[in-house]
Amino acid sequence: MNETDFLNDYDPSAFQRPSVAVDLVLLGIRDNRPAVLLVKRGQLPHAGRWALPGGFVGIDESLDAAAARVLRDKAGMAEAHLEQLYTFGAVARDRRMRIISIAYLALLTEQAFDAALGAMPALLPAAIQVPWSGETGGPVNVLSPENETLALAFDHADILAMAMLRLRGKLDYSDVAFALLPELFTLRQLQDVHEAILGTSLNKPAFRRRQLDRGWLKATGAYETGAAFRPAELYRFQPSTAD
Amino acid sequence: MNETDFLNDYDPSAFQRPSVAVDLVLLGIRDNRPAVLLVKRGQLPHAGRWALPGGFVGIDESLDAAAARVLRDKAGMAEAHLEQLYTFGAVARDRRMRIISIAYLALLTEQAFDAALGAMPALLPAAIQVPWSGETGGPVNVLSPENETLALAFDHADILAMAMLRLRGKLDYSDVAFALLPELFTLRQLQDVHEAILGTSLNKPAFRRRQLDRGWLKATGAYETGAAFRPAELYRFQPSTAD
DNA sequence: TGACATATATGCAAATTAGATATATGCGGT
DNA sequence: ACCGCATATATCTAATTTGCATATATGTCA
Repeated sequence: MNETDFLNDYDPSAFQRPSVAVDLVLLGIRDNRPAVLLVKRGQLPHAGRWALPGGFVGIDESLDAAAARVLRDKAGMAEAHLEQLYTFGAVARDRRMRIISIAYLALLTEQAFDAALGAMPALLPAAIQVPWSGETGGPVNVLSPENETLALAFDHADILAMAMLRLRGKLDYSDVAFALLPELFTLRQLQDVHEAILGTSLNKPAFRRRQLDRGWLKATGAYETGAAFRPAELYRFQPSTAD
Repeated sequence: MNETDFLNDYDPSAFQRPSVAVDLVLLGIRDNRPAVLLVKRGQLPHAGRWALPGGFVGIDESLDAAAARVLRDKAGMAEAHLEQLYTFGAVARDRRMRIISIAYLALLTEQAFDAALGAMPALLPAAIQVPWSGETGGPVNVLSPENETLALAFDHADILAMAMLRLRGKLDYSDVAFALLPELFTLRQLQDVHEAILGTSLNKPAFRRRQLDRGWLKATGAYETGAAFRPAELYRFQPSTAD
């Protein structure tokens, strides 16, 4: 078959088509650890296992729109930082039928994370433990609130592992950290988010300087309240130029 | 609908499914500039425009396997660095029907690039000109051998733009540059590849130090031949530990 | 044999980063 | 009112990295 006419000669309606779904990694920081929201599968396959919330992509719906819909319907959330992660398409990833899944990463503030839990009580907040350092990559562990290791359904452990890898990789050159923080935050909170994602502790003065020099932070002049010690100044994320 | 049973309650056969394809960005370096291999569309839509080679994903074929098959059939290539880039799923990206495309980035050595041209004469080698600096991102220009700007079919210009952005981003923390070089290469060749992708010139001693300190380069003791000046030592890429 | 073009090595200043230390500040207890 | 506490913020120095210039080495070709 000649390449030039490939798409035209090919009649896709004559072939079986796979189903296409989106799966969401709803990620937030709880108790200074990364955490993910899971749903429990009631039926086979993988009955009783925990899974990432997902849904099929409508024929007249873009991938981003499908992800936003799942975010709305499954987490009761109007808005969140949502970015495409990777597409998983192993033939046997779902035993029932061929399903290709476009994984999305949704970043939730602690407030949004808790709100989702309140709106959808079936969601389970699970802590993520990353056993590798730096950007080595590899499997991660998912822990229930009772600190038991959870086995995820399908290839969702792979999806979650890739989400953590991506998050670490993007952390210091992109604005993802701010998607995990409320509108006003202290430099300590920002550092806590970085440390939770990286799994390391960072040098405080160096971190402050780097962040302030970046030009993304705008001091508000307001200060946190309620602390039993000197209150820190509140900052706001302000994208540099045209973003 | 309860999330827990979503996948089970949902009968995908009752719904229209999109077609799923892979599109390949066959990328190499020619004359110290990034270049891509394109195919000409013969029929509507976008008749006469240049497109990325692609093909539909078989129902029993993984995404990676589909990409490898297209690489084989359309570029006559047994092997190349192949990595998933991004999935494009706008509803109207193909006017005939809903097609979701998983874009792959294939990195070719200059030798492999030329071999593909020889095996598949319909392929056009087009130079890529990146008008933005650093990792700003944005559209890129595609130039024919006669230096005319080419309009790509569908959203393939977006795919190519994302390929260049990804390549620049990965260049200095991953091993992608080596996928564009033959097995034995000089430090100057390595620097040329970096400069072609980044669109900037780099400081030579600093570049050498950084590359040698990384620990990925293994000196062979052999030297290039045929140059009218002092020959440079040939190096080999050697992944550090377990890769 | 010597000019040439490039590889390779070395040296130093500038910039960045890590780490330690000093000072500031609001709160709570006395 | 005052002092200790825990943390924020500022400052300083050493170590590391990077940029750039310069010196030396080496094969080809006239």
